[in-house]
Amino acid sequence: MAVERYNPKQAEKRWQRRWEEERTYETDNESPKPKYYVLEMFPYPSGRIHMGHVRNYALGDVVARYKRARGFNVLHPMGWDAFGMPAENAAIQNNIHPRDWTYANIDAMRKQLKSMGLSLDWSREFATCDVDYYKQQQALFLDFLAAGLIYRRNSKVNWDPVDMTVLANEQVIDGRGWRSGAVVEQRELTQWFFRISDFAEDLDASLDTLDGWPEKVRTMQRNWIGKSRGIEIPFPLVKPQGEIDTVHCFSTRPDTMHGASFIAISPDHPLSLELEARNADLAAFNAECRRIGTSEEALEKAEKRGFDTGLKVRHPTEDRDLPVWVGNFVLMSYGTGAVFGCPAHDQRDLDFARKYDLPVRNAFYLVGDRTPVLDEALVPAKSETVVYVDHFAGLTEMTGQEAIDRTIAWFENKNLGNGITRYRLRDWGLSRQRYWGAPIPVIHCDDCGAVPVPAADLPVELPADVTLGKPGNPLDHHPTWKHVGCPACGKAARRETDTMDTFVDSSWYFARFTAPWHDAPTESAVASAWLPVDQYIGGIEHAILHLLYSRFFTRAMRQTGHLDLKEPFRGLFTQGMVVHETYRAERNGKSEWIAPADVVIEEKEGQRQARHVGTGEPLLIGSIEKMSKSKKNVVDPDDIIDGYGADTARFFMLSDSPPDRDVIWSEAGVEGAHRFVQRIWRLIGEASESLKAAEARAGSEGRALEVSRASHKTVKAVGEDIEKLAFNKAVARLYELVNTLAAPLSDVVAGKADADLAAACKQAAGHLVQLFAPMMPHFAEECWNLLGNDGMVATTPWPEHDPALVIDDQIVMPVQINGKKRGDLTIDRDADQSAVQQAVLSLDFVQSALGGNVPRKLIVVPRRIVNVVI
RNA sequence: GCGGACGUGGCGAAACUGGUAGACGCAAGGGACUUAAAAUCCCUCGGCCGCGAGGCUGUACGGGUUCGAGCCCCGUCGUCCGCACCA
Repeated sequence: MAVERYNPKQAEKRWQRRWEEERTYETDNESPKPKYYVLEMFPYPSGRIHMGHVRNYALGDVVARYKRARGFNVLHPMGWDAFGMPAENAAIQNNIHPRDWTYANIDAMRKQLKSMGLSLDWSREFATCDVDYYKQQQALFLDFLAAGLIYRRNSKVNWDPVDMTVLANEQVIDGRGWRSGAVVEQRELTQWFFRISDFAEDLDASLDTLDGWPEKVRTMQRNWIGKSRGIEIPFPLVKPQGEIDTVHCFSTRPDTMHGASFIAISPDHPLSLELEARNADLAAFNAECRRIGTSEEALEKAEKRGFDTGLKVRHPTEDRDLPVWVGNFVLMSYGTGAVFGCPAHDQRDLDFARKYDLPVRNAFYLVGDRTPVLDEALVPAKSETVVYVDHFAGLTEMTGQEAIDRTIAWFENKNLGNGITRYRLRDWGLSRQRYWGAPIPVIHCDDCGAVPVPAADLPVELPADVTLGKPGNPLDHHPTWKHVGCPACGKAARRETDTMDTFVDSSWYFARFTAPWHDAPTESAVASAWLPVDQYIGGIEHAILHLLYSRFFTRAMRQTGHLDLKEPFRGLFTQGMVVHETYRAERNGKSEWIAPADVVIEEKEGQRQARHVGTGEPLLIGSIEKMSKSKKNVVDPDDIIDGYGADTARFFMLSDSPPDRDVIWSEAGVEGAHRFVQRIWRLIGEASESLKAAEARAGSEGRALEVSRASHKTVKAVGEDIEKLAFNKAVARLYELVNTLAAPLSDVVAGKADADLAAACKQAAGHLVQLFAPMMPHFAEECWNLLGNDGMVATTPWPEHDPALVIDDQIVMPVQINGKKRGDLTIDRDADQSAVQQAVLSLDFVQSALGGNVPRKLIVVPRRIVNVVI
């Protein structure tokens, strides 16, 4: 009987409608089942989903569906990270309101996501630009402010001259704005800050508990927090000329004190500022340093420049003085803004010393090698044993680390300095001079200062009418919005016109999903029961900022009673990118990118050649790169879903490449996935009538038993693979099972199978459908129906494997002679050592290899391998 | 410079805890069916030698440990990622 080809278009629509009608994926907070929270990083509503989204949500949906089938109460929500600059840019370019642009994009993308058939609870959907969401965020702000977790101060800020906004340190990459790429300038502004640095120790220490995170991400966070143990040592000025009489230096290597030959302070160090007022040359030097600042070119040149102040400080342990220099390489933002220079054991200090002719003194030598430092600083690992020159803190022959510990203790003992732990992590500036963000709920009064908006007056809503495109802050330009009475004294006052960094929005959305209808940021008990997110899935690009901010927010929300836990994400998975070949045409002497949709690939004698589909011109096949508009190597998910169906697209995304690696999108690969779908459809379709008549049970002997063994083994293995997110392996096992089932199924169709084999095939076919259901949910429902089942696979419990069927009675053991495989031994699984040995020695090829002799050794690894050593 | 990950066929990749290297897929080649094409099915597919059975060799490179190494140890080379005037 011929079976028509599977038509995903109709089937997928039909099942999506049914799931929606039956609210199959809506989650009940009251369910007694154990909870499981799966979350993919929510998208920015740019207008269309791209293949990266398809991969992200396909991965998460497998987990969600699998856990649901395993009996968990699964929370799998979706929302929109909807504030941000692209909406303002679009507004300026297309003369459309940011709100309208954003919500239209959300509508379009929601429709696309729905066409993927994801098992999402859409009833919990929200966008961060919804008034209700940012109202709750403002409530959080007020609570954080009251708890002292937010403060306001003047600060030098990173100013992006293109986007005309302030950037957090984390948003400055190589001296440029993370979004605009413009060289960042320094400006002085009054800004709101989160006290994230107060949590530095806990954020660092707690990384050790996150064993469900990739080591790589933990390392990146650890580096970012930048904990370092050191000491702060005061160096008294020999002849103070102003108010400052001591320079405090931070050092992680106080054991090298004997090698100190100068002090270097930052141009912005208080002492430098004091001197600058009286010394025009220094003022000029400092101005030059500030001008170059942290821009990329300055970092590249990295030329050490210094200015001798003429001042001297007293060495704390020796009878000598050290000159005080201002150095362009000393950062005010790290440590104390002052360091002692030890040229012998620091390459940067050595370069500086050589340039300005300062002494180079070894504080230690390598064991048995007293060559003094010349052009290369001596910087052995802290674990290496070295010989110290000066024995001031009891330093002799010991490791660097030992010496550091001793020195710190010694300084503390003598009251000459304090051991101190420093972090690179700075407080998080959250003020942005933008319109499309959550307004900061504060009112500035000339008499009362910065007054929080009373909770009852929330939300502070964005005005609908706004003029964008003028430099500066749009809310500040607004004719009326900012003018309000002071909540404290009633006098005329002004609203804060800055809005919050959009990273704030994404720092707690995962908590909001647990009760998005609640008239408070969270329903604390509910949120604490759902959290942490059991499996969070997203791109590695968020390894530092978003995840660190969310970890901070969870702590801050705990402190303010909104949650009761520390770590928001128990399991984290960072997926790889979707990449694609690039194509180029030479036109009028210029090279132009060509979209994959316009390319035909031909293969001739192993050579791949590309042609333009319209003009026929030959094209260059370029490198494989992340899909991007500029290189035109994007494939539109809509086209794929339209052509092959969502299931095929999802299945391809899960096949072949491990999910944490980049996946190369290829037409051939998608077609392969599609062929597999059609093959299953044919096999099940042809056999469906016979299978319906059969009973579903495991076979007891012969081929039926083999079929059952194969299917039960696959059930076990696929479950384990999904638990480990090794979807590519799970897919391979499904292929294997289908390959195994093909012949028995066609025998069933041909009437050549007995009742036992038919029963085993029926059960195996059912297993197969259930196993791929999390990956290809619509197709699975169709097949499930075809097999004569009434309910939906989506609500059917995961199959249990029979332990007896995953173990073979007979096993095949490879037999090696001197470590090289020479044959196999088929033997009872439970055969004991001596039985195996006997069987091995009686094998023909073993006997002929032995030539009548006794083996020197006979190694039997139970159930694995035999090695005969001659 | 510091930190991390990785290196397996033509390609994407498997290989449990040191135990048959290359499962599974893609591409390719050959064949069947067909008036033809599509679709489908069958066979081959790391390299070298051999008619064949089979043998040798092979997981970036050089050593080592082991009955046995893709996996462990030492060294070298290469690729990718993160951080970086961090004291």
